[in-house]
Amino acid sequence: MKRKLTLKSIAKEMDVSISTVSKALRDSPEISEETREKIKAYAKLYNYKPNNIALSLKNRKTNTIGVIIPQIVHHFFTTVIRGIEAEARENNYNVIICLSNNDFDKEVLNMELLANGSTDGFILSVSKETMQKEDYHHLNEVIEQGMPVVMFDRVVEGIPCDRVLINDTQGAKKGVTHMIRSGCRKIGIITSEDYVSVGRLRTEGYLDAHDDFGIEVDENRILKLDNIDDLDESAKKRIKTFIENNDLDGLFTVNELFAVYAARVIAKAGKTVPDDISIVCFTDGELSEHMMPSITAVSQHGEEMGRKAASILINKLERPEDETEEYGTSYIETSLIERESTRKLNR
Amino acid sequence: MKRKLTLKSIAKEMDVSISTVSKALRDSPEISEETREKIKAYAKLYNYKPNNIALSLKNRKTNTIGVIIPQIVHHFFTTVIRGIEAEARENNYNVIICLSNNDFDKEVLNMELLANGSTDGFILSVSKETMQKEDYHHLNEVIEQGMPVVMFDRVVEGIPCDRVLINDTQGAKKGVTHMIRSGCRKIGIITSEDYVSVGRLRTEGYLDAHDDFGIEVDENRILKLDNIDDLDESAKKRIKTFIENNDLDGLFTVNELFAVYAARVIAKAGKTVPDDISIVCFTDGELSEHMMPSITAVSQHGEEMGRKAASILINKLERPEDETEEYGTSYIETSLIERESTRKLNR
DNA sequence: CAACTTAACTTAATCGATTTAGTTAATTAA
DNA sequence: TTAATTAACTAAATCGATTAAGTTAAGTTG
Repeated sequence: MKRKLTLKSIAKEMDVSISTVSKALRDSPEISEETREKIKAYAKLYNYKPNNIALSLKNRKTNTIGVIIPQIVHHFFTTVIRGIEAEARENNYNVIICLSNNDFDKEVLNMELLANGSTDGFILSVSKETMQKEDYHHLNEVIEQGMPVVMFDRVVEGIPCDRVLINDTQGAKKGVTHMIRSGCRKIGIITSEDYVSVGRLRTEGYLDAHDDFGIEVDENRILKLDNIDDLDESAKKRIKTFIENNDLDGLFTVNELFAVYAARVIAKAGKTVPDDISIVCFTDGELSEHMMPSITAVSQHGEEMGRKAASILINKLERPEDETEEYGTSYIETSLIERESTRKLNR
Repeated sequence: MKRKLTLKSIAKEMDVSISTVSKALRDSPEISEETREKIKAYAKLYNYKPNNIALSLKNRKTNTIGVIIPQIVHHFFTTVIRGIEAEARENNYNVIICLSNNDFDKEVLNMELLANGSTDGFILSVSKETMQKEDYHHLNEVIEQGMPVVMFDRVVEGIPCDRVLINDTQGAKKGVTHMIRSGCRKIGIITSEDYVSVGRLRTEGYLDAHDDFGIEVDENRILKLDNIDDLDESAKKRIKTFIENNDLDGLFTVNELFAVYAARVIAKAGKTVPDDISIVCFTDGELSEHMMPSITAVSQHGEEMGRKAASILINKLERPEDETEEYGTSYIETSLIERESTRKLNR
C-alpha cells in the first residue's frame, strides 16, 4: 500500500522544512527558483494533493454544502439535487446529501451532524413532520452559528434565511386556466391539507383561476389529502369516492401520483380523457410524460431551482462578512407542458 | 453570532486545561468526579459537540462514504442511494454523493477530490464513457492508497474490489419463463447491443428461458438498441417497426421506458394487453407500477443493493488491517412483480 | 521522617496544512 | 570595516481534538 504524500513526507525526502515545501508549491517568492522547481517536480511526479480535511480545519471552511431533503425517490427532488450538484461543482464545492424521510428527528440529527464542521451552509426542504411540529430550533441554531441556510420548495416562515420557491400559486393557476379556456366548467382539485405550504398555495391558484373567470367554486370539488408525497390506501379510497361522487369535466392534482391514480378511476368509470374529463397535474416527471394518455403538467424546473439555491448559498459563503442580514425570496417560474390529457385550445 | 464552543473555549471559561475538558467529557477516571460533572454540565448547557473535521484529521478517518453514480435522475440509482444512506446512517457513516453524468473526466475528478481526505472509501457504478475507454487508473489509484472500493451494477473486470450485482440473466429468465408458462409462444425482446453488459446478460436470460422449454427462438424477435439508458427518436422508430412487423404474443424489455413506449405502439395497433400480447420489463419503477395496464416487472431491489454495497464497504473500513486481499461478488436476487400486463397462471 | 504512591491535573506531541515570525549567511552601503 | 539589507530558509503557532508523558501536592508506607 502506497501511503499518501504529505508536506511532511516530501520535506523529509527533499531534506528541507515543511514550510519550504508548502511555500514552494504555492509559488512563494521566498523560495529560490531552483528549490521551487525541484519540489514542484517531485510533487507532480508523485501526484501530491493536499489533504482536504487538514485544509478545512486550517481555513475553517469545508467548501461543502449540506443538502437535506425529505425524500430522494422523488423525481422533483432528484432534479433539484442535480441542479445543486452542477452549480456546486462549477464553484468548487462539494455536496453532502442527507435524507430526512419526512421525519423530524432525522432532520434535526442530520443537521446537527453536518453542522459540526462538515459543511459551510445548508440547502433544505423541510420535512412534513417539521412543518406540523413547527419546531425550527435546529434551523435557528445553525443560522445563529453563522451558517447560511437556503430553503427551497417546502419552506417555513420566520427563519432568517433565503428562500427559493416555485411560483406554486401561479403554476396551479396556469394549469386550471388552461382547462377553463378549453371549456371545462366543473373542475375538481386533489390537493393537500393547508399546513403543507405547497398544497395550500396550489389550492389558492386553483381558486384564483376560477375567480378570474368569475366561476363559482363548489367546495365539494376540493379534496384535501393528508399526504402530498405518496399515495397510500386511504388516499386511494378517498380519490375514488371523490371522482365517483363528483360530476367533473376537469381535474387538477398537486402531484403526478394523484393524477395517475385518478386517471385509473376515471377509466374504470368508463369515461375518457380528455373528452369527458381533462387532467392537469403539478410536477413534470416521467409518469405524466409516459402515461396513456400522457398528462398535461405544470413543470417545476427543479434543476433550475437547485442551481438557484446553490448559487445563492455559495454567494453568501464567498462574501461572509457581508452581513447585511438581508434575506430574499426567489421564485422559479413554472411552465405548462401541454400533452394528451387536455383538449387543444382553438386560438 | 454565537461562536461554536470548542474544548479551548470551555477550558478557558472553566479555568482548566484543554485536556482536562477533553478527558472530563470522555469520562476519564483521571479527572475528579466533581470537575467532571461541572464540565459536563457546562458542555451540555451550551450544547457542545466536537468538531468533526478536527476528529477526522486526528483519527485519520472521516466516517464518510463517497458514492459516485452516472445519474441520479434514474429511479434505480435513486433507490440504491436510499439503501446506501440507510445502511450508512445506521452505522454512523456520512454519505457524499457525486454525479459523473456518464462522463469519464468528471468521474476521475470527483474521485480525486473525495480521495484527498474527504472519504474513507467508495461505492460506485462506473460511467458509460469509462467502460468504453477502459481507463481505470483512478480506481486503481485510490485502491492503491488503501481506500476500499465497492462497485455495483455497472462493474468492470480486473479491479481489486468487491462487487454487488443484479442477477440479470436469472431475472430476465424469470420474466420470460412467466410469459411462456402463461401460454405465450411468440415472445419478442427489446434489449441492447451486447457490449452493454446488462443488456447482454438479460438477452441471455431470454434465450435460456426458451431453451428450458425447448422453444426455438426466432432471431427476428430480438431487437438490439444502442442505448439502454434513454429512449431517443431513432429508438422509438425501431421499436415501432419491430412491434408492427412481428406477430408477437409476448414482449420482454430490458427497461421500463422501452416497455412503456411499446405499450403505446401496441395500443395504437388496436391490440390489448395482456389478452393479445403480454408485457414484462426489467426494473420495477414508478412507471411500470402506475401505467394502465400496470406492467409486470422484474424488480432489481435497488435499496437492498445499496444496503449490501454499503455494508460490505463499512465492514472493510471497520476492520482495516484485515488485508486478506480477498474480493467477492455478491448477487442481489430479482423478483417478479406480477401486474396487469401478463395473464394469471392457472396453477 | 524519608521514600514511595496516587489523585488530579497540565504539557506537549500529533493529525496535515498554512503563515507569521524568526534565523542565518551573503551582499551592499556608509 | 562595520552596520544594514536581503535572499532563502526554518521554527513555531494555529485550526480543534486526543492522548502519552510529565508535574505537582497530598497521602501512605516502612
